[in-house]
Amino acid sequence: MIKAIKGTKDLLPADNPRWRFLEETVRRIFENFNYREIRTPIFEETALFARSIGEETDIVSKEMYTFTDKGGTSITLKPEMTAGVVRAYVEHSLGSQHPVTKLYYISPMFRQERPQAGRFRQFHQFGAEAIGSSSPVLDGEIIQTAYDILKALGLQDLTVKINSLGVPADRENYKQLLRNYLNDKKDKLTEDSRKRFDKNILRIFDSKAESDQELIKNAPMLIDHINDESKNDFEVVKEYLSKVNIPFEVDPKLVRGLDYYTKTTFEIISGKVGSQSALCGGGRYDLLIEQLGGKPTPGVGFAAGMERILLACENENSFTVDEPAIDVYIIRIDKELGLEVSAIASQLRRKNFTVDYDYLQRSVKAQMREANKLNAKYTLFIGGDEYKNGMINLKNMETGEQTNLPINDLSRVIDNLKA
RNA sequence: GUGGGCGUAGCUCAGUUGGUUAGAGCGUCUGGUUGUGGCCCAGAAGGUCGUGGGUUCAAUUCCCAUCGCUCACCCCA
Repeated sequence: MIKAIKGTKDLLPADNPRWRFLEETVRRIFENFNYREIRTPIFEETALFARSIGEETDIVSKEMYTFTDKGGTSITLKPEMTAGVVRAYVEHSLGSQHPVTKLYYISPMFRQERPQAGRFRQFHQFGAEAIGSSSPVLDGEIIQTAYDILKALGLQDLTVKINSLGVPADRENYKQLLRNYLNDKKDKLTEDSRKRFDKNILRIFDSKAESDQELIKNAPMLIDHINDESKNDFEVVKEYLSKVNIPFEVDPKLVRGLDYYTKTTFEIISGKVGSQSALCGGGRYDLLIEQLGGKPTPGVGFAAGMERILLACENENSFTVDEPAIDVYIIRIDKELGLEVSAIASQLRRKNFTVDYDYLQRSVKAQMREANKLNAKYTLFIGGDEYKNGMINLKNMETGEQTNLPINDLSRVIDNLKA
């Protein structure tokens, strides 16, 4: 039997009401903040991701779905959205229409990793990018959209973590400080962290090993070595969050993995989703657009993992959706009625009612059981003496009340349904 | 890439110190009289016991391999 590819999932009819609720919430809140939707292709030239996310990152170096198409171009299924959005922003000169462009998206992403709780090979993110202003107010606003969406979904167990990475020069100076600090402790680090020491020393802060955490406990922190502008901006972000009643923690150890971040970074984590606890993450990327061939333009954004969010919602039982129900189930009493049932169903469907009926010539009892399973609000009995006399019978499934109505005047049936 | 756990009916799971026709609950279907649901009752369908090999008179059970799922590490949403 052929099964879905590892790390991919079918979203079955029973799953989709929850997904739709999530998507509707996302759209509503982004649009309240005047973000407009952007959809970019599912794949891009590989070079786009290599140049933006960074060659040395795990995403680019080992997690991308990359193949060569028949024209010999290296293509990659998008592992994240910022690169594609920025590419589209530059390609279509969106910045020439409004000085600040606020975009949101909902889209599948692809990364070839080992799946685990809250991690998939095809997964879905929503997110936003606000391009064209370096104002830290936008950093705050971006964090607020993410937070407000999670809150609107009913989530409680949330922690907002923020940090500032400063400008690239700050980071380079700081890395040297950290190397000096850790140099004589290097052999006490775990093997993974010794690799980080050489490759990307900041990531030692991400280590989950207690021994590593102990070693870096008293290390110098990047937040203490950023320039004045970054410091001031960070203060504004904190003020903004306080003004809009978003509780947050400054986490100097929050160093995010993608190369393009500058200044503000943030994450919102849940205590309810297992080890992969980040529901969303993002930050400012003031140099990325220039790097991708645009005019120097600052930007800030985030991405949120929808599977993780829904997992958190399930585990917190944070919202419920209505059970699916239909308006009318038509019961065929006589088997020889032919297409009469279909004709009546058709009239009601064209009046915008949700209508279904039996296709298997089953007994009235079986049809009623089906109507009940479908949560039909009404059943319509067609056949027998009534039908010969031009009448049909409408039954309210909740009250059990039944009414005879003339078949050639379906508008009366419709009036009854609307009542 | 590394490590742990688990693979028995559509789903959730029993079971076997190796021994006849492999079970339950839920779900599905049919029925409980002439044309009416939910509750209840009766019956039925549905299983290569993940796959391949080995040990044995005999394997769902023991051993090996393999595939799949899952959780964790790495990293990230």
